[in-house]
Amino acid sequence: MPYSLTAWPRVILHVDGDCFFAACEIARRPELKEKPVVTGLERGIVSSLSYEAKARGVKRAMSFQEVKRICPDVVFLPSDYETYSLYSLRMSSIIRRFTPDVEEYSIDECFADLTGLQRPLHMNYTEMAEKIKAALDSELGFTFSVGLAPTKVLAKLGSKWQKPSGLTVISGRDIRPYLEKTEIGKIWGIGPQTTAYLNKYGIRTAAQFIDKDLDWVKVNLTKPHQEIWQELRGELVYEVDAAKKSSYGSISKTKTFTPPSIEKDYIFSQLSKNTENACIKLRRYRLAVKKIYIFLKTQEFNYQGCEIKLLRPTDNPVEIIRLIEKNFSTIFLPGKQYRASGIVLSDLTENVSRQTDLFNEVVTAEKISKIFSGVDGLAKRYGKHSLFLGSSLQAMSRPQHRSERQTAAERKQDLFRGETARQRLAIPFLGHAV
DNA sequence: TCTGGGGTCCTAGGACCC
DNA sequence: TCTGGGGTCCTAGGACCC
Repeated sequence: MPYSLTAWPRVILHVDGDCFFAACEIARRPELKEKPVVTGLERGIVSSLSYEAKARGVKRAMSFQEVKRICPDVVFLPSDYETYSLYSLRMSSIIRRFTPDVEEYSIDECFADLTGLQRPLHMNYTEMAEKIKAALDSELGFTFSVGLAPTKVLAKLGSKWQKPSGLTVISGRDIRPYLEKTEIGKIWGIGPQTTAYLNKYGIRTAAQFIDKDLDWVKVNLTKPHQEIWQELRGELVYEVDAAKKSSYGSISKTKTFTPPSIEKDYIFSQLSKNTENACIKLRRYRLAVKKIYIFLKTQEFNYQGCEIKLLRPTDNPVEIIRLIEKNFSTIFLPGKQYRASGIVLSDLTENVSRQTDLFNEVVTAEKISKIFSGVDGLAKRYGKHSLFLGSSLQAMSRPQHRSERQTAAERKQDLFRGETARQRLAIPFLGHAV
């Protein structure tokens, strides 16, 4: 097999915050320490849980009622992504003290490439990992699990090895014993489908997988699996990507409504709300969309959707909602129970809507875009849902189920202590009954 | 995990072109 | 109009991740 002489073994670090959301909540409110803390109240479902909650039998995706029943003293909190993002930022900046080569993989995970840093940092790789972990644990006030290995896939296996607060080093010559003890489905990138497929060939552990030869892998699997196969054998394929993710390939918003509905107007207004929310994000990143996909999800978990192409990019929800209105009846089946609606914006381009206009249309578009920068400003001051389109009115005013109402109240209390309730305003847009 | 929400990447197959 | 070969672009849908 050909290999390059310059392919020195690499040293990749993976850091994973333990019970990240719950841990952030406890870190900022020490009185919650050692209590069973759970986040996800806004959905009424467990999203993240402290080890105390885990010890009491609470599990992910468990319902609010169920948790209350088995663990009456639970502290059930709504998710507060803004706070978690701040902790996430602190996490990556601590790791950056050691190397600029840090990839923020998700809100609670980072990769770093430590290759070649022994001399400049005057320590060996294990010491680096220990130092990084110690800094994270002490400065953020909760624990992190760390893996150190020649590739990303192996480093990820390492950080999962001993949770919580573990540090696992998988060096090149130690790979095999780890893989023998690892079910193939536990490997990053190997999901249920591939697991079932590999099981048919008698492959149950990761070690059995890497024992297959390259030809077999090429013939029977696809590119991502071949890459994972290489990474498991200690050959680096996935570089640490330190470039900050600045843009999106797509933006989507979907929401399950409780209870489900068969009402056309109501379902349309949900889609309108999805669109508004997606456009808020679009404008925040100064993007414009050229292709949208809308879909409805039935009570039986079937999807009906359609794609709509725009003649020119836009970031304006009114324009999009008008198009959706035209297409809505092609996806809506009367009498069907729907449980969710959603929108996906793709074909995103940078929004450079500053051109001098030749057509009336463009002028109108600019006017509208000015209005929406005003809307975004108001939203900043008064809360995200203080203003919305008339077409979203039904979706905004219909009461959601209990836990969600509580959430809204609690969140308000949390964020704007002592302030009065916000005024809500629907904009009957341009007099058009969208 | 009787099922929430937001993403990315890859592949196969069709359309179209030379 | 048929046959043969090769390339690119696009789309739908699958699979996976956090």
